[in-house]
Amino acid sequence: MSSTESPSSGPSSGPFPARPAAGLPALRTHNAALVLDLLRTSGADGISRLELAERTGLTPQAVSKITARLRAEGLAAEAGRRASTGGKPRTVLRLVPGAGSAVGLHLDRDALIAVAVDLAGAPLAERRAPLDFASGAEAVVDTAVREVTALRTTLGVDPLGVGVALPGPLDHATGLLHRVTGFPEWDGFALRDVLARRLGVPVVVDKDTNAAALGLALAGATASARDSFAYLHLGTGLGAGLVLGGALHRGARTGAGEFGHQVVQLDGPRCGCGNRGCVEALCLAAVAAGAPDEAARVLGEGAANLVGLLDVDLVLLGGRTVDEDPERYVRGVGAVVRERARRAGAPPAEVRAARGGDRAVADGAAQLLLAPLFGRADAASVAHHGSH
Amino acid sequence: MSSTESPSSGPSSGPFPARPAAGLPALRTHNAALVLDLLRTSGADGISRLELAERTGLTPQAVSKITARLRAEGLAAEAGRRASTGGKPRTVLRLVPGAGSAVGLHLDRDALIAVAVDLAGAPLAERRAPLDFASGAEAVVDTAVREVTALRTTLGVDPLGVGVALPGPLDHATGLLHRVTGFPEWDGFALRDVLARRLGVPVVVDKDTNAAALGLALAGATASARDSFAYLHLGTGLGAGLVLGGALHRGARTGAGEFGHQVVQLDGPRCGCGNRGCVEALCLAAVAAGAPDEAARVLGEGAANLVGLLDVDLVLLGGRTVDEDPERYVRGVGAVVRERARRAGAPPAEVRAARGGDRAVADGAAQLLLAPLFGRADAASVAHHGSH
DNA sequence: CCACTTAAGCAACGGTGTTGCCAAAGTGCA
DNA sequence: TGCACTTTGGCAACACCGTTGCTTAAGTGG
Repeated sequence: MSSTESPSSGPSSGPFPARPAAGLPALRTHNAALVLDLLRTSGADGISRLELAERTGLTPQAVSKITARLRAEGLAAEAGRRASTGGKPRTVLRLVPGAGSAVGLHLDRDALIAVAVDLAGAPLAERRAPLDFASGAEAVVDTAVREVTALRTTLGVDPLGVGVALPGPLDHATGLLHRVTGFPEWDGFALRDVLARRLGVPVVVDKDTNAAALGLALAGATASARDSFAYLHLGTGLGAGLVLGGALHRGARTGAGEFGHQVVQLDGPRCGCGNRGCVEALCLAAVAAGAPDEAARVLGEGAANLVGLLDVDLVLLGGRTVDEDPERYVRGVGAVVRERARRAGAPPAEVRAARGGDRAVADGAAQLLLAPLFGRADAASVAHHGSH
Repeated sequence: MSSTESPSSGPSSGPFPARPAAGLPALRTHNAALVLDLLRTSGADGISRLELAERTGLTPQAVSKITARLRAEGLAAEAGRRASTGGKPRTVLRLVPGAGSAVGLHLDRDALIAVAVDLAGAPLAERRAPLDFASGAEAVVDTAVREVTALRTTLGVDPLGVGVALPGPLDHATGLLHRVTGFPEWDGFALRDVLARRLGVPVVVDKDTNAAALGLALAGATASARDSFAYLHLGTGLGAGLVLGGALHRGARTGAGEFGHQVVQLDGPRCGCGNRGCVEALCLAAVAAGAPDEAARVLGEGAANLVGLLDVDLVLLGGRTVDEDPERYVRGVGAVVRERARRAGAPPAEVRAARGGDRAVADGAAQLLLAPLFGRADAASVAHHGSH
């Protein structure tokens, strides 16, 4: 039983402004997020004030003011100095990872993974439990609440919130589930608000592929500063997460990334969805037939379609099937993508295996809460539930 | 011969900041653009200060200040009053369309269309001329300069700039052309900077499909406030323009929208590009064979792929072939899109014919200059050339 | 030891949207 | 006709943003 009364209301659901106006507070938040993001990506190495100024375009003085605020809030700290270049040496600033944490919850058809991560995205704790979507919403929510609560007690401090990632079609903005494939009784379930009420912390829900892509977008920042890429997930199904211009692209109704049922063979074999010639059907059939190279080729054609349409320059492959033989899929998909790019006269997109293993989705789910801190997403569609 | 010396330099090409920091001027511009956009979309009806405040989220007082500035600059004006609701009646504000103008230039393989439009996008003048890409860059540029200059003299006032739209692959950010299909000598031509130098006004270049999509995004605002849609252009080729989240999606290298060479039939008939089973090849073959319904079906499968991947809720069809029998294509494509959406359990995207006829691209090209005023695009990738 | 260089903070400033208050301009009822 | 009331919109003071000019801190090198 919760001590609060209002069922939960998104921050902006009324006669919404087409595009939001900005005031001084928005400006302040924006620039602080910018600085915080640079602190995050520079990791343990840290970054100096002047470097921050160069990278953001802000005045050194402005950076000083902003970092002073961040230090006062405990989000940043000084950490040594750089070698002098003939004058006063630069002071190195670092993100304080322990200043906050978030929980990521991956609800899969048969298993649950709950993780806690710090501000830097580093793992703090993890729990796993079996799950059965068919047992209904109540049972699944009970399990989720139990695992998250256990995670929170081992954690000691309250997390910023809980990010939940799961397969089916759902609406990120409202937190409602739609017809989760194969489980019609989930249709219309207000997962976000129910969890927010029972857990007493902010909750965000998103598709599993979106969460994974977001996680990769933030984790990979150190390695490749690419701001657009596609994550293709090949497991029991085939889906995609799209990061365009540094932000997750969810589409009008969080439906973006329906990659599996792209038709790549007109009048081809019937797919479970009713279409003919879906990539997913062809791909999974090839895998089942023990022809992974053919599966990779088919996936490659789908990937090349996507690359051409969106002009992303990086494709990341993941999911159980890929993880069994990453090199083969990277090679097979890469070959098709490169060949198609060559024919189009365009520079080829890079194809790589996504890292993260089976924690990738849960880690990404946690980032649903952290990303707004770093200005990587709009903070909308978070269900708050005042509890203190 | 130009009186200026520096060849032209984009405003931000150096060691660029990952994401730009914002200051007070940026804030001011942002909010002014917001207000200006609402003035534009409300057209001749006008809009009151309090309505602007509600729609933007700004305080009425802030709106008063902003509109006062806009009126001082001649961009807005008072235009009558509304009926009273028991108190002082609201004063209606209107955009002053004549306060500025822009030129749009559509360079097609065999023809040139140059248009001048006012701030509201309404046509002011138009010129047409034959063109031949094969005659080389110099000749084409000469023709373009001649027609634009003629347009400017009939116009009387200096336009804000010239937007140029043309088919081939090109880079919007640098203004360089790449290997324009069939005309290798255009590869690497700095069209934007050459035109900016010869015309003495800011110039932007973009793909024809992108320009058309941008034009539709701004023109259609009155009818449907959809902020994401895809424009599919079926003419001598097949291409797409994508508007995602209110902004044109160009991709990493302005390559986005390569829709024609999406493979929808693995190992299908060979396309001119070298792939097998491209939508474009199948579609054009069906058209040539006198089977427009089959062409519409193929196009529909491609469109449904796109809708599923990006979750846009509107598809606009245009181009010479579509314009010959719009209803047939809208019906055929719509049928496939609706059926595929039904199977996926998603609300179907709407399919409509794009308006604008053969002026659509030129009108959209002009919007490349106007859109930044209304906050609809980043003002980057404009080649200025100080001339006064 | 001192001149020089580089980093970072203090203080004043211009300019943003916001708040509190008041004038202007209508309606509606006595 | 007069007066109370409602609603609009501007004026003035304000808090707070990043910026500018200058000073102080903290090093190197001759």
